[in-house]
Amino acid sequence: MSKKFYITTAIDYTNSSPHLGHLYEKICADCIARWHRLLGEDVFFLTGTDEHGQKVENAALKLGKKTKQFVDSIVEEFKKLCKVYNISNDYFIRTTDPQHEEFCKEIFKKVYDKGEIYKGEYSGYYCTGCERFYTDKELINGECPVHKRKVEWVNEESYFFKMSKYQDRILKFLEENKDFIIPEFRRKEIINRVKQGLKDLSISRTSFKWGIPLPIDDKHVIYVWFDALLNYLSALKGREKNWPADIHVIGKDILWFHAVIWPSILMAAGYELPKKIFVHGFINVKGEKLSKTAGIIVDPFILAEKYPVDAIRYFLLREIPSGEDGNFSEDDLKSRLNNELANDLGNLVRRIVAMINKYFDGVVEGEIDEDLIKKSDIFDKVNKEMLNLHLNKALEIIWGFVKECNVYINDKAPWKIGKSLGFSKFNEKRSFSSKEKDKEKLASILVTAAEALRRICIYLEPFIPSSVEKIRKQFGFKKEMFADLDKVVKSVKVGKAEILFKKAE
RNA sequence: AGCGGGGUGGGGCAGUCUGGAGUGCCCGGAGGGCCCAUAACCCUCAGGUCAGAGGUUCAAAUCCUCUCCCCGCUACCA
Repeated sequence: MSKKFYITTAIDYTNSSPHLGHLYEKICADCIARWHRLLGEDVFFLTGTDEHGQKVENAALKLGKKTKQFVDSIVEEFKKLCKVYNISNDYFIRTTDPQHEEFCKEIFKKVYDKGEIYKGEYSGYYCTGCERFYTDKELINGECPVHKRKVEWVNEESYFFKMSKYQDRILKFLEENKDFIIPEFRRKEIINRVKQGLKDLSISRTSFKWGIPLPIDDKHVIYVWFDALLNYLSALKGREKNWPADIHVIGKDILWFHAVIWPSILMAAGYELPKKIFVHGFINVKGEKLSKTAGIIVDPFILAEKYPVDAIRYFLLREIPSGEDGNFSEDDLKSRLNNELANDLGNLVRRIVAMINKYFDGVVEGEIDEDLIKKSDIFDKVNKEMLNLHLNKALEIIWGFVKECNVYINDKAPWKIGKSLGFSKFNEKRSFSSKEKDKEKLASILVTAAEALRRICIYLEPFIPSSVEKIRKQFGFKKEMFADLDKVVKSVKVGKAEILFKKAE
């Protein structure tokens, strides 16, 4: 039985439509998931939506919609996002699924029965404009920093989770598991913060209704994060063997919840902890943070109409250093599309297909030239980068081989041999035997190039799946896995040469 | 303020943990080659006191100290 691999993205909050950041996270997770499938692992890839909480209720209210109706429409957008961008998630969880709600109640009850939850009072400075609490440190002259008005001291009945109790265990876990959080510097940040002490966590709300009622007190709903984090478990109904998660892919803004709160809950509920948290950065546009108020938005759906989906996937995976913030601009996207996808890869495919058609009527058989093929032996290097979640580096190594293929063709200059075989007016007087020899040589070059491409397809599938599909179609290659890398295909039949990537203007 | 990240040829980034010739990637500039191919492909060259200062060392972009400049985060809204 093959090794299981459970990967999740964060579930998206349904108070507004998907943006580039949501997309980036899904593409990263998808690429990793696909890579592990090619390794032959039994992958379960989860994504979904986080639908409760006051913000959602408010967003719906603003549009005059019923909350459920509102989230349903947003959820459709997130599902569409996955579809449009070829995200290979195996399941899509919604926190409004009855199954999830039941599970949350169960866990809440379980933790409550263990004595890890108590009723108390949450008090703090509340700004009615922001509808949130502030700590006294955040206040400026006792006023809300956003609305510049007086805040109220409010007491609210609330249930608390004894998170402070887990401080030492969390700290120990973080210190012992050096690769629990990738990149490493994020782990240090969290450790520093945990050392400053954990407070108990308020995990219920009474000020609004849009949430899961507490199983022990229906005046309260469960705090959204307690609810949301449990999706990673509730989604495994009927396939519990997948736990623990191998990787949670999240953004840097919600690391605290995943690295501290989530493990505490799991400890309290008696579950194993996830193995790894992969924290990606944010995408900036012209150095500015994506922001609706500042009008800096990139709509993934509009983007997908303007550029090939694979170009966008490729760009994000290649351009943005894994784990760090990155920049997005259409100019850079075009540049990668035109230079790397169209010129390096697309043109490589096309020149090979065109020559096989021209010189061999589309069907060629020959000996493999080790000069090139031994350079395709990059699996260990690339796999290491992938397992360390350096997706951009993995892609860079693969691209190095793509370029080697172009160099190979240039060096071998098959067209020169082609001419000697009667594809031009020159060299007509060559003998039959030397012609045969040339033909073998030409065949060998082209078969070798095709074989190299077959391997490139395997490597690139997690990054640009539908383009790989197109290449395979032209060469008649089947879908393959890493185990197929080393087999040697000495004959190939190609179809018509087609443009793989059209350039963008 | 505390914590963290960053300052590397014209632009964008790796490289720094585990010192070893300024090495690498993408774009841009100059020149050449090729003509199979999406005016694509290949080769060569120009260009950097690796933010600044001091220190450790046979040797520092890399380790240590200080300074300057950018940018994040500081938890119960998600």
